[in-house]
Amino acid sequence: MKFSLRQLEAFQATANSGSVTQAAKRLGVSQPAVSRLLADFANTVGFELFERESGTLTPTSEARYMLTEVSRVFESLNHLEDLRRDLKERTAGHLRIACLPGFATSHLPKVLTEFLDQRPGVTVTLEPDRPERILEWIIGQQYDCGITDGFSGHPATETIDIPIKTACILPEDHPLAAKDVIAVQDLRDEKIIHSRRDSPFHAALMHCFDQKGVPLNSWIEVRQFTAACTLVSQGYGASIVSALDAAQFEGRGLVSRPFEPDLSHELSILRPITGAQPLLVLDFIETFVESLQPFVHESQKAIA
Amino acid sequence: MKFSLRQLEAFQATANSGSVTQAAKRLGVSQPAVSRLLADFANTVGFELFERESGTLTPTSEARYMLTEVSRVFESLNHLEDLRRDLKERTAGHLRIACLPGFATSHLPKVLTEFLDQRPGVTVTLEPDRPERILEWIIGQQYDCGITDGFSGHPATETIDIPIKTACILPEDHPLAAKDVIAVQDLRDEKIIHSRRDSPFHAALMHCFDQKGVPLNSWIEVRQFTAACTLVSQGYGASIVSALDAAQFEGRGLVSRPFEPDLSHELSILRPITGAQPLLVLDFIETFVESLQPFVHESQKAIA
DNA sequence: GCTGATATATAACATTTTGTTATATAAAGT
DNA sequence: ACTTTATATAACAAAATGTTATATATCAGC
Repeated sequence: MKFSLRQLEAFQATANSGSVTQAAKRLGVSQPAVSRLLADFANTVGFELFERESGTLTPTSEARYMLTEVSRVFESLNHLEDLRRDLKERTAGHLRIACLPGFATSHLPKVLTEFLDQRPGVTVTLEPDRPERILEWIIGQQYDCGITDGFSGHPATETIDIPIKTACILPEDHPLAAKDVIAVQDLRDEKIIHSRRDSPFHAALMHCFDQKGVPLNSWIEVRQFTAACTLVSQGYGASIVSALDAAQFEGRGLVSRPFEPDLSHELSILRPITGAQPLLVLDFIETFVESLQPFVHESQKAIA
Repeated sequence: MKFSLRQLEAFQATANSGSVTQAAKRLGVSQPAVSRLLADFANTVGFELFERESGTLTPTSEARYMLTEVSRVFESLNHLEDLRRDLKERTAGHLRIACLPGFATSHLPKVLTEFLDQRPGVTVTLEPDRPERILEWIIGQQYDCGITDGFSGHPATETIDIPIKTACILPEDHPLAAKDVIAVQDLRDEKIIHSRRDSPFHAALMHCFDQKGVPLNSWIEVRQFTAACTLVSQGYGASIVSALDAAQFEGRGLVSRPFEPDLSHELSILRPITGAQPLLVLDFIETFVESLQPFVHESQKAIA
């Protein structure tokens, strides 16, 4: 026959208080209840637990040995309960995030530090890489959450698309910096730094220029908006980039102005489709989306 | 609401086997029993524990965290059970023995090593000292068991008296060594090494000599039989000592012969009077008494 | 899509554990 | 001796845990 937790509780409480009656009070039950738990426990362990000594109950030497081990049991149970609470409150766990390199260095760290500040038990793996790899990792469930762009959907992923405002960035000392809004026509004679020709965003940009009959004076093709920002901040050319990236470089050698027409850049947050989502991941995504609010293209907001 | 051990068992078994049905088999109960335990557990912890994934049940990331802690709980329970068994089988615990110096060096170590060999978890404190101190320590319950002699009883101690045979010891090359039995008369011209004049044993010895009208040729008074043995083994005098001590020195420069009349020396095993005796102590005393059998004065054996 | 096999959940009820109150017993203080 | 206090026991109520029977969902193969 195996002993029960309740018996251990009664045993410990009685040993610590030196009396069955006190133990009953401490456990919030009646005295006979404890009395019987102790009797049952003594039966299952096979030797006497207490000796009566002028009023007080003293544990036998055997019982004293058991007591230290019993408290170890309760300690581990308390640890388990603490962990359960932390997991429920989402203050414990591990988060694996894959993202575009641009995010890993600028916006994401800010969001993460605040997120982790409130979750002392949470740890994070942050892996910056190319969009194709990010998708692979999400599908393979190596990561809980992916942040990418120009993403067209995949059946094994749950996606949230967020249209981010775009901005025209110019070197600080550029004459156009005087204008409040930069239109396509303003850029007729500028050398343009732009993203890859096969990217959806570049296609949209081309379309704008075409519509106004303005030739796009292509100068440098970059893979990432951050690269464009760096180039412009060095004083070379102009570019139309995500407002998110532009904000990171504001005041570091470039100025950012609204772009006309009101283009948007699709940011995608991916997660693997699995039955039960780690609650922590949903929590993080919520926080992250929240952090993007200042940059969201309001008129195109399509997602709840 | 608190979770129960049973719920933890069901949780662990299900996670490890990947199926409720398997878990039920492992726990030796019906499948619906496990089903409900899991449901209850999920309710109390407050989040999902498993996700169904093409046939097999996989623990959620939260559940995976809990699992390591859960096994820690069961580990501590197993430790407790092991300890309980060891205590019950008397293979764990601590034994505090106070004894006369003579025992600490000769007979007792032999008994103890055998005793401890069979009890891997048992540790011993062995403290040799004077009889008065031994009694104090037993009364004060600093020690579980005392081995002394010339003891006349004390209300706070439980005592076992054992009459030990005595022997006459002589230097190896002594003429009397030729005899099989040494009688009082044989010692008329010998220099006698004997115990303290105020000891009960010395009184008994004097009585023997008086009865036969033989003068006791007192030469050296020693506190302990072992001291007498050492002196005799160096070739000086003769002595009547406990057969126990004589046996330790046999073949080390002295010979031991039965003494006539058939004197006995009272050995006492003391333990504090407390409600419940550590079972290990009773065990040890039994072993110790057993080890004394070859030296017990049969005709005076009074104790069960 | 249908069908049988398999796994899990639910319902209804039996058993065991744990609680209760009432009361007997034993020890301690006056 | 008498009261107080602590503990044990008995009889029974509530809760936890088990059972069997059965409904429901999922998957493999047709």
